Amino acid sequence: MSTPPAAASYHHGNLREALIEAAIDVARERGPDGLALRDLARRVGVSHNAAYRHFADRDALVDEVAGRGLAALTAAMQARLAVAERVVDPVLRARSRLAAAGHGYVDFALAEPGLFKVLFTSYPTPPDGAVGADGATEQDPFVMLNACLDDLVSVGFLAAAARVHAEITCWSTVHGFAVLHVEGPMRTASPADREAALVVTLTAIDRGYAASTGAVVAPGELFAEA
Amino acid sequence: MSTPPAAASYHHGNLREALIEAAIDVARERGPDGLALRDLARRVGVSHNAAYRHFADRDALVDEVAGRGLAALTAAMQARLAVAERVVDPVLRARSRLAAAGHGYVDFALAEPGLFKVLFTSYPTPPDGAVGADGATEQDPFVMLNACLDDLVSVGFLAAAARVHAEITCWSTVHGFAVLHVEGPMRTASPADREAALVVTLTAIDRGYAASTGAVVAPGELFAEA
DNA sequence: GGCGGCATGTGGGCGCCGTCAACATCAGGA
DNA sequence: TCCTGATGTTGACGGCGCCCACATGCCGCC
Repeated sequence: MSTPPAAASYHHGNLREALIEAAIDVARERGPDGLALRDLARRVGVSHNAAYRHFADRDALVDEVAGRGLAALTAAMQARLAVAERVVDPVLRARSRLAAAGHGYVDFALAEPGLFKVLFTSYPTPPDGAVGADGATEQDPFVMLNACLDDLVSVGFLAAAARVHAEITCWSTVHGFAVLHVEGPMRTASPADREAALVVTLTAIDRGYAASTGAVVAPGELFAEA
Repeated sequence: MSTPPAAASYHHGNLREALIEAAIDVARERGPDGLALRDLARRVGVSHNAAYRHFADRDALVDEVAGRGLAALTAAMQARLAVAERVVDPVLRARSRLAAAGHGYVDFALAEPGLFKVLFTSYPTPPDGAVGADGATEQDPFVMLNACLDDLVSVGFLAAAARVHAEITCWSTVHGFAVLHVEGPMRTASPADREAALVVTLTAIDRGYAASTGAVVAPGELFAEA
């Protein structure tokens, strides 16, 4: 649909991209288990095995979809972060950014459960992947989270001692929330309950970190401008 | 191996249980995707399709394995809880019990990654499942968690207002930690880092809840007798 | 004691799947 | 111009879940 200028017969012209796009469609509505090379080939109007000219095996295609999913997740987080950026008070802004990052993460998982599941069938190990080929720092959920936490230390809200392994704690909480609600036991919860529980959870993280420096937090201020 | 007194030929005699045991073995070493009815039938020495006399379809078998896995998870949590029970001070005991429950949860996930994954392909929705057929309260990770949290309120460590949705927060954190380390991006972390991060994470939850009542916590006391 | 019914196990088949091997088609450079 | 490499096709193999018809043997009932 996008740009098929070349193809008419034998050689498709843009098969690789066409397969990826079809795969994304399928992944969105059926998740990772619904991805089948033969099915995708059929959808694109090409014979089975054609895909093997562009992907070593099924996993390679799934990895590609996961990559696109990661970009979408990053975008969702950045959208929420942009809003939090407008808070004027530096401390409240830093706190809001952490909450926003988590909120965006869960938003994406609930809005795109299929892609979210695919994403975590082949997620890059975090210590790498944070730096692009040219050495520039890429935007990636893990580096965004770390930036938020470093910020919280800078503004004096999070004690340096409590910074250790805080990425793991935050990521665990938010990821667990997403998994439990997307494919886990909480998948039947109502959207209202879900949102309320998420606010409670993000607030709990905030309050816990406030305690690390004895910072005073007012109830409700974190989600005042949600 | 266990009790095959009957069988020699045509009728196996104990096929259902044999299939489940074989399925558990496979699940432990290959996870849910490694479970195939035909393969299991082959292992048990019976023809394909025989399994259909005991299970409606593949999912039914997986559900059965998930049930056994849930029992094992519950046992792992109870083992840790029993240790925490020995703490004399009531407040510290209640806090230790919550941490122990989480610790047991993660222990199980890391010790039995295959079963853990199977478990969450068909986990019962929590509001149900907490009460057995005879009306007695069953032991179940979710009810254990709720009991721990109620305890924390009783001893005055957790504010009643902060009790709302606290199950979700705690479960999310611990489940996310487990998932990230079992099959997620943190799967390559060293056992030492893992354990250190887990202690930090469980401590963070404790400190956050202490803040809800202004309770004073001493560093290190939670994991003194781990 | 014989017999019939029902639970249990067998064998074959269908349409999926991923993957390998051999062959067909086409575009672009020597 | 032709040939070479990239790309797409056809065919096959084994494995899967599941449906069918058929075989076997245990049980209770007359």
